[in-house]
Amino acid sequence: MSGDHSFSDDQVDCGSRFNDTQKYKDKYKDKEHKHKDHKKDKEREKLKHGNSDHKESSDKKHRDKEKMKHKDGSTDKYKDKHKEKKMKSFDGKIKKEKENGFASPPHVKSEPDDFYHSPKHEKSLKRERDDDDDSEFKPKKIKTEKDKKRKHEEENVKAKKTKNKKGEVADGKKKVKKEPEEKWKWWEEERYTDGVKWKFLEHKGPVFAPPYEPLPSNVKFYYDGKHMKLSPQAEEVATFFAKMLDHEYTTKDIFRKNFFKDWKKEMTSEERSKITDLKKCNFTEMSDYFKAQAEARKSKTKEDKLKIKEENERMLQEYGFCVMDNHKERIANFRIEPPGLFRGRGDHPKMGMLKRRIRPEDIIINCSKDSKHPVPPPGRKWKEVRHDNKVTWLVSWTENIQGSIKYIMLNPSSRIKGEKDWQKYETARRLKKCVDRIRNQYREDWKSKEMRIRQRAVALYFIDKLALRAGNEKEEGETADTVGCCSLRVEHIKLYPENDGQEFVVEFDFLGKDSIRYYNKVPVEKRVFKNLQLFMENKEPDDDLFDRLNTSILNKHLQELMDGLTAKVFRTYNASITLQQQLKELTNVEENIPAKILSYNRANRAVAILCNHQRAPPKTFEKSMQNLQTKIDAKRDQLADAKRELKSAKADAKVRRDEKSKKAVETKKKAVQRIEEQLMKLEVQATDREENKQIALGTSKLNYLDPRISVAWCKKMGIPIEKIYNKTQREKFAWAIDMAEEDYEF
DNA sequence: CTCCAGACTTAGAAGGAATGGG
DNA sequence: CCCATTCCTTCTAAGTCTGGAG
Repeated sequence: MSGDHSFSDDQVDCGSRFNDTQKYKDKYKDKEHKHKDHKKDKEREKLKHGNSDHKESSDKKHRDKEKMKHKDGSTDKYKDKHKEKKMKSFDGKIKKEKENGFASPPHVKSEPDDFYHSPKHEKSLKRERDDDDDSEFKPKKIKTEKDKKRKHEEENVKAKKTKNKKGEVADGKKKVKKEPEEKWKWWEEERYTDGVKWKFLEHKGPVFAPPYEPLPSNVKFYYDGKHMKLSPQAEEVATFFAKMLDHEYTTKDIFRKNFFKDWKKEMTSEERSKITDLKKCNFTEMSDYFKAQAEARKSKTKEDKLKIKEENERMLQEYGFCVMDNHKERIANFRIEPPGLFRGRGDHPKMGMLKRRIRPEDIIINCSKDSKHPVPPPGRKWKEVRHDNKVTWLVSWTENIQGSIKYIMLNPSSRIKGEKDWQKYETARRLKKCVDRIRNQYREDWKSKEMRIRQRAVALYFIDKLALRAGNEKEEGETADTVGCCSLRVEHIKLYPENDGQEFVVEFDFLGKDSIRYYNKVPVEKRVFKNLQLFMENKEPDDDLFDRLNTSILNKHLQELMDGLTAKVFRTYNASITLQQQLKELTNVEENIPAKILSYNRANRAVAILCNHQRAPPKTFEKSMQNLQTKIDAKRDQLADAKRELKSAKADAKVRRDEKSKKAVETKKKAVQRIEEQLMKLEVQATDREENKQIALGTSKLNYLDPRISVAWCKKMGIPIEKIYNKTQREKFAWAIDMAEEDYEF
C-alpha cells in the first residue's frame, strides 16, 4: 500500500490547490498585490485535481441523506427566541454563599422566585432540565439514551454527592483531593436560554508575569563598541530584542524601526541622547547569556525539573480553576501575557513594537457578587471588579498594540465552551437540511438584475464551494494585508476562459488569515464566470471585487435564509460533511487498524485541504523522511532474508520430514509474517507523513469536524477513541464521546 | 446605513514532554 | 539508556460576528 497516493481522487473537488506558503510568505511581501509570479508547483497539482463540481456530486448525496432520519436528534435546539420560561431550577446549595444567589444581580432581570431555590431539586447537584421543554429540544433518541445513563448515574449520585460536597466546600481554603466532578455530564442538563452565562462565578484572578530580573553585571551591552550600563527599564526592553536576535525578523526594517522607537521611550533622557542608532547596538552578550540559561535549564537534574513541575502544578491548582455554577472548571489561560516585542504574522506593520507589561491596575475582574473576590497583589488595585453574568470571561485587559481587549476564559472542556461548540455543530446540521434550497437560491441570484444581489450570490458560492472565510474589512495599515471572500480584490483572481482543457477557470491567489496563502484554480459555472468579468470591469487591481457587498450584508441575508446562519457555518458544514463522506468512502471494515487510521487521516486531510489549513513543513522533514526510507529498505532486506530462510527451512523439512524441521518452518513463517507487518506499518507511516508534509490536521479536528462523526466511526470500525483523540481532545469532546452512537449521522 | 467596541472562535508556531528504536 | 523524532500543550494573534450609538 506504500506508494498509494490515490486518495486525491477521492477528494471533494474544491479546485486544484496546494501551497508553498512558507516560501511564498516571505517572497510575497513586496509583491503584495501583484501576483506576477505564479509559481504553481506540481506538488499542489498532485494533491488535487479532478474536475467535477463538488457541489454537483455531493448534492446528490446530500439529498439522499436528507431522506434519512434525523432521529438522532439533538437538533436545532438552540435558537434563541422563545426561551424565556425554561430554565427554572438551579440549585444553589453546596456553597453557602450561594444560598442567596444574586441578591441584586446587576444585569439580571428578575427571575421567578423558585429559580434560585427550588427545594425539590436539592438532591441534585445539577441544573435540571425542564419538563416543559419544547419537543424537539432533545429528540427522543437522546432521551432514551439518557434514561439508560440516568439509571446508572443515579447509583453514583450519592457517592458523588458527598464527595462533591466535601470537595467544594473545601475548595476555598484547602486543596481538593480529587477532582470532585470527574465526569459531570453537563450535556444532559438544561441550558441557560436568556443570555445568562452563569449564576455563580468564583476564581482567584490572573497570574502576573514574573517581574523583570536585571542582568548580572558581567553581561554587558555595548553601544558603538563601548560598554554601557542601561537603566533597568531600558535594559528590560533590550533583553526582549536580544532574545530574538537569532530570529529572522530582527533583521526586518519595520521590526527594527518599531522596536527602536518604542525602546527609546523606555530610556532615560541620557540614554536616549546617546543611543541614536540601532545598528550600533551590540546585544550579543545578552543573547549568549540567555542561550546559556536555556541550556542550563535543559540540563538540570531530575530533581530540579521535578521541583519546577511541582511548582507549576501548584500554580495550576491554585489559579487554574474556577467555580462556575457549582462546578469546578479548568481555566484556559490564567497567566497574563508577559511583556515582549510584538510579532504579528505575515507582513505586519506593527511588528517589533513593545508589548507592555500588564499591571493589576489594568485588569478588570469579572465574578459573581456573592463570590470570594480575587485579591490584587499587596498594595495594588484592580482597575475594576464587575459582575456581568452575560459574558463568559473572568478577567480582561486592554492590550496596547491594537488596543483590543484580551480575556481569560475557560478551557474547551468546560460546560460553557462545550455547549457552544455543540450548538455550532447543530447549526451546521440545520444547514444541511436546507443547503439545497440555499444553493438553488444563490444560483438563481446569479441572474438577478441587481448588482448587489449577483455579488452576494457569487460570494456565497465561493464561501460554499471553496470554504472561504467571510472576509471582514480591516483597518488599513493596522494589520497585515489579508483578505477573505467579501474583501477579495480584483488583483486576487484571474480569469481563464479556458485553462488546461477546462472551461471557465478562476485562479485565486491571496493571503488569508494568518497570512497563509490561498492558491487555487477552480473551474466555475459559466454564469459565475460571466459575473466575475462583470464585477471586474473598469476596476483597478486594488479595487474590491465585490464592491456592493460586505460581511454584514451577507450575514444579514443568510440570517433570513436560516435562523442562525452566518458565513462561517458553511465552513463547519462543508468540513463535517466532507469528513463523513470521505470516511464512508475510504474506510473498509475489513482492514486492520493502521490502515483504517490512515484512511481516517486521509479523510481528515481532505478537510484540512478544503479549509486551507497549512503548516510549515517541519524543519527536519526531508531528513526524517530519508531516515524512514532507510528503515523501510532495511526492513525489505530483512524480509527477503527471512523469506529465503523460510524457503530453505521448507526444503529442509521436505527432505527430513521430522517434527523439528517442521517446527522450524512454522517459526520462519511467523517471522516472515511479522516482518511483513512491520514493513507495512512503516510504509503506511511514510505515506501518511509524506501526504501530511504541509498540511495541518489539528485545526480542522479541533474546530470544524463534528466530533460525533469521528466517535461514530470509531465505534463502527472498532477503533479505540484514543487513536483518534488525545487526552485534551477527549476532554474537549467528552460530550460527543458520551452521546454519539455508531449510527450517528451528521 | 456606518462605525466601533466587545466577545468569542479559530489559527499556526514554539517549546517542552513523551515515545520509541538502536 | 540515550538520542532523535513525534506528540502535545501553551501561547497569543487574527479572524468572525453581534449589537449599540450616531
